[in-house]
Amino acid sequence: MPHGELARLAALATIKRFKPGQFLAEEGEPADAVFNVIRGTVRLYKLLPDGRRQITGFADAADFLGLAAGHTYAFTIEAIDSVQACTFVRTRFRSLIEDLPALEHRLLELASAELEAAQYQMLLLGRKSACERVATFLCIRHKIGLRSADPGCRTVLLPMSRTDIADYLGLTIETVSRTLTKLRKNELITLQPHKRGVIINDLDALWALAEGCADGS
Amino acid sequence: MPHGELARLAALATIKRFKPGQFLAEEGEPADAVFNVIRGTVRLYKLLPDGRRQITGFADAADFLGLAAGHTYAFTIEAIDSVQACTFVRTRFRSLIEDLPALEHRLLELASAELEAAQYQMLLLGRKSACERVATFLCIRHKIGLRSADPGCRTVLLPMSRTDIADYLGLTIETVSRTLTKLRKNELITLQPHKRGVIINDLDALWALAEGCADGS
DNA sequence: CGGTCACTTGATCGTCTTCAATACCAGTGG
DNA sequence: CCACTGGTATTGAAGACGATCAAGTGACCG
Repeated sequence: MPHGELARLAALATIKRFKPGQFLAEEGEPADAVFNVIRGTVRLYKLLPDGRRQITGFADAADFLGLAAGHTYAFTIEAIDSVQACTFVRTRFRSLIEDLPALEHRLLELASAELEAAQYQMLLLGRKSACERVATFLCIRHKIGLRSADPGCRTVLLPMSRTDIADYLGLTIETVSRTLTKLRKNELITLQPHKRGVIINDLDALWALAEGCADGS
Repeated sequence: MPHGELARLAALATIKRFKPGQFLAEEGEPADAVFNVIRGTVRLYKLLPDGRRQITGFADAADFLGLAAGHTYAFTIEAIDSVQACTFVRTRFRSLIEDLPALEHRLLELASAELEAAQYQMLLLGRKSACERVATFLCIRHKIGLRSADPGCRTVLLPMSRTDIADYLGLTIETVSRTLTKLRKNELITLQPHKRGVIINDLDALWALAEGCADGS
C-alpha cells in the first residue's frame, strides 16, 4: 500500500493491550471495531448453547481481524497470551475505505485468503483422522513460525493450550495428547515438556501424514 | 448497484451451460474465470490424495463464485444438475473492478458472508453430532428455498444426492440415510420417496435439534 | 428382462469420546 | 521448607457413535 494511505490508516489506530483470556470481541455483540494483531496470539471461536466450542482460527502478529458481514461479530475473539492490537473504530474505518480503494482491495485479498484457509479447515474437520489433523496442525504452525524465524527452523511454538488445539481440530484434549505421544514414539516429533514447544524431526513425513499419504501407524 | 455499472458488468458476461457432472472449475487449475450461477446448483469441493472428498458448499441461483486468493482455484466447482452460469474472464473482471469501487465493495460483502457461513460449517463439522448436522442442513436448505418460494413453504428441495450431503456434512451416505429415517420416524420430517424432496413438519423442533438444544432421541 | 444407480437397512467393527486416576508445575501461605 | 491448591497434561479402561461391510429394494433404461 502507498505510504500516504498507510499514514492515514495509522492516524486512525489506537493500540490496545489485552491480558490472557480477555475479549477483543464477542459473538453477537455489535461489531464496532476491527483489529490488527501486533503481538501475541488470539483465538476466534463460536459456541453452541450447551458450551461446545469450535475454534475457527488463531491469529498472530500481522493478522487482520473483525470483518463482519452483518453489524454484529460472528465469533468471539479472545487473547491467548499477552496481546497488543491496533484497534480501529469501525465507522471511521469504513469511511476511510470510501476514499482508499487500495485498502478495500487489500481487504478483499485478505478475505479471500481467509476463505481458502477456512476450506482447508473444513476438509480437515470433515474428512481427516485425528492423527492427520494433529500432523496438519503442527505443519501449519511450523509454516507460520517461519514468518518470524529463520527457514530451516524446526521448533514449533504453541502458545495455545491442549484444550485450544482440541477445540480447533474438532477433537478432545485426550485425543490430542495421545496423538502427540504417538507421533513422539514414532520419532516424528520431540515434545518439550512444560514449554508448549514441539520440535519436528521429520517435516516431510509429517506433511505426508497430514495430507493422508501415510497411515501413521 | 447503480444501473450503469450493472450494465457494464452484463456487457462482460457470457452465459454458459453445464451438464450434470461437468466442471466449471478445477482445484489447482489457473483461475481465469469467475461465475454467477443463474440456474441450477453446483457443488464446491476439495479432495485428499486418496479420494476423500469434502464439499465446502453448494451454490444456487444468484450465488457468486470463483474468488481465489492465488492464481489457481482452491476448490473444484462441479454442476449437480443442469446449470446456467454467467461467466466472466478474470482479467477483464479485474480491470472492471479498477474503476468500479461499488463492485469491489459488493465482493467484499459477499466474501464476508461466505466467511461467516464457513465458520458455521466449521462449528458443524467439528462439534455437532450426525443428527444435529442433518437437521442443520435441512433447516439451512429450507431457508435457502424461501428465497424463491413463498414464506411458510415447508417443502425442501434437495437437488444433490445423499453422497453429496454426506460429503458436505462430514458423514457417510449410510449415516445420512439412517438419520433421515430417524427424523421421519420422529415425525419431524416427511420424506418424498424418489423425489429428493423433504417436507418439514416441525421447523422449530428441527432448529432446536440443529442448534443442539434438543437430544433428538 | 438384465443392468445400473440411488437409496435404505442390518450387523459388525474401530476410532474417538467419556470417565477416571495420576503426574507435574506454579503459586500461596503456614 | 513443605503442605495445600488449582491448572495443565498424560495415561488407562470402558463405552458410544459413526464407519465399514454387506444385502436388499425400487426406479429407470437400453
